[in-house]
Formats: sequence, structure tokens, C-alpha cells
Amino acid sequence: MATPQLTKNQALVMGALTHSDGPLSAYTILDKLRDQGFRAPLQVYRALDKLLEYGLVHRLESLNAFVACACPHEHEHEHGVTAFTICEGCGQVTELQDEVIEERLSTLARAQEFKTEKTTIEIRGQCKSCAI
Amino acid sequence: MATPQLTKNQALVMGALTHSDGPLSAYTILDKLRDQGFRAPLQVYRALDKLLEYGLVHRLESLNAFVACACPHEHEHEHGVTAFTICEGCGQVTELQDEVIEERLSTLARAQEFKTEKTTIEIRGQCKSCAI
DNA sequence: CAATTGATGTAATAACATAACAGTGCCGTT
DNA sequence: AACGGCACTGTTATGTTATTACATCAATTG
Repeated sequence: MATPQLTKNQALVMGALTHSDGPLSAYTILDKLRDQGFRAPLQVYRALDKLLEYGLVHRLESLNAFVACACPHEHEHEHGVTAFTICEGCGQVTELQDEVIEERLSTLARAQEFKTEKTTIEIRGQCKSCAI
Repeated sequence: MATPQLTKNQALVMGALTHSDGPLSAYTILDKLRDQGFRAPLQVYRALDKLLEYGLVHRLESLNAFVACACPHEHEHEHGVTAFTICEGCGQVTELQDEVIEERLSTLARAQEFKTEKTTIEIRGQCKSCAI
């Protein structure tokens, strides 16, 4: 999917995420954008839906939060499964791509004739700096 | 962790989950247990916390819902990472254990000196029966 | 122009989760 | 028995996340 020109709201939400050094909840984004005229959650959610669709943003299910994609130039060609490490200490999120896991999950799905649409892999724990 | 005797509330919540053929949200469980005297969400969430701790129940992050563990006799010895396939059509959830994925995730975490506490793997899509 | 499509604005509400505080029953010790 | 500690419970209120419903606007197209 080629990324179209972002609308004003989409660009504002994208900006909030790229200028943050960690994941943000939809309501945190809303608060950051009140000065730019945002008034309601739906303005954020609608923009996020599109950004997710374009592959510019990831949703972290275990956090109910969103991050800008770390690899900004790979959106034209669908990238595969992305895994995330999420530090409970500092909130740092790292993206991982791994062929082995991707193939293995694909094999497991095929074995039960399951048609995969979206895969979530999230590793919660302590990053190097935050581990005791 | 040895599983202790369940309390009344824990047993009721566990029962609701085992008698369901799919995942249930906390509020759905609450509604099912109103006749047994449940009145407030916290009664459900507190029981769920314990059941999760004992490994009798899994939380599906992408669904905000809970399922009874499929392998009821494996709770004494910590089981490793569990992956789930979740059918968008019929709601069926399947548990998968896989050594390859587990080791690979472990390797990836070690490579960045990340100390894993909890891993979530959820595959959303269409099961054999629901695929078009 | 009329019709369609996609984006927006707003209010209200639904769904998910926790905080704070009080009370209860059980167990082990004195 | 009296005490203290602990885990579980009950209840109210509140906080957080996400969606429904409806109206409007602008651009595109037949």
C-alpha cells in the first residue's frame, strides 16, 4: 500500500508520535494536540486508524498505546511480522524483525489451516539499563 | 507454583471460563455470575488476577478477554511461551507451544540484554472453518 | 449539477480497569 | 481466650480506553 499524503489530523497525530520517545495512549495524544484544535477522542482514533493502515504506526496491544514505526522507509513494501520488546522500567520499545519466527508462525498456522491476518508479538520485561 | 485451593470467587470465575467455549471479557463474566452474588467488576478482576498467577487462565491482550488454559494438568511446572490463534469469525482460540519460537525469542532478547518477564503472541485471522 | 466518497466536528455512551476504604474469617502465637 | 497478621471479600466511586450516532464540509466524478 502506497502511503498517501496525510491529512492535517493524521499529520498532527503522526507528529506527536514521532516526537515522543516512547509509546503514547490515544488520550495522551489528544492532550498533546488540544492546542492544535483537537477536542475529542475520535479525532485521534480516526487518524490512528489510517496511520495503522498505512503502516506508519504500530499498536501495542499489551499497553493500549501506539508508537511510530521505527523503520520509516519500509512502508511501501509490506514488512512482515514485527516483534516488540517493551521495558516496564523506562517504557523503551524496540522493534524486531525475525525471519525464523515469521516462518515458524507461518508453518504453525498452516498446520491448522489458519489464515493469518495480523500477528502480535510483545515481550515485556526489563531493558539492559533497567534490569537490576 | 503449586495451585492452592481456589476460593469461592476464584472457583466461580474459573467455572464460568471453563464452561464457555471461547474467551470472555471480565464484564461478561460479571454478568454470568450476578446470580451467584457478584455485584462489582473488582470481584471478577481480583479472581482473574489470582487465576492468571496460578496459570489456570490466560489473558488475550488483543481482545481484552480471558480464556481457561487448555492444558489443565500442566500448571505445576511453569509452561513456556504460549501462542494463540484467534479466529475473527467464530472466536475460537487455540493454544500453541513451540520450542523453536521460544528459543528464538530468548536469543533475540539476550542479544539486547533484555530480561523477559512475559511474552504475548497472538495470531488473529480466520480458522479453517471460517476462512472463505 | 447531483451523487458519491472521504475527512471532520461534536456529544453521548459503552467497555475496560483500578483506587480507596471497610469489613470478615482464618490461622498461629502468646 | 485474646491478639495480631494476613488473605479474601464487599462496595462505591472514579479513571481510562474506545465506539456509536449524527451532522457538516470539501473534493471528485458521472
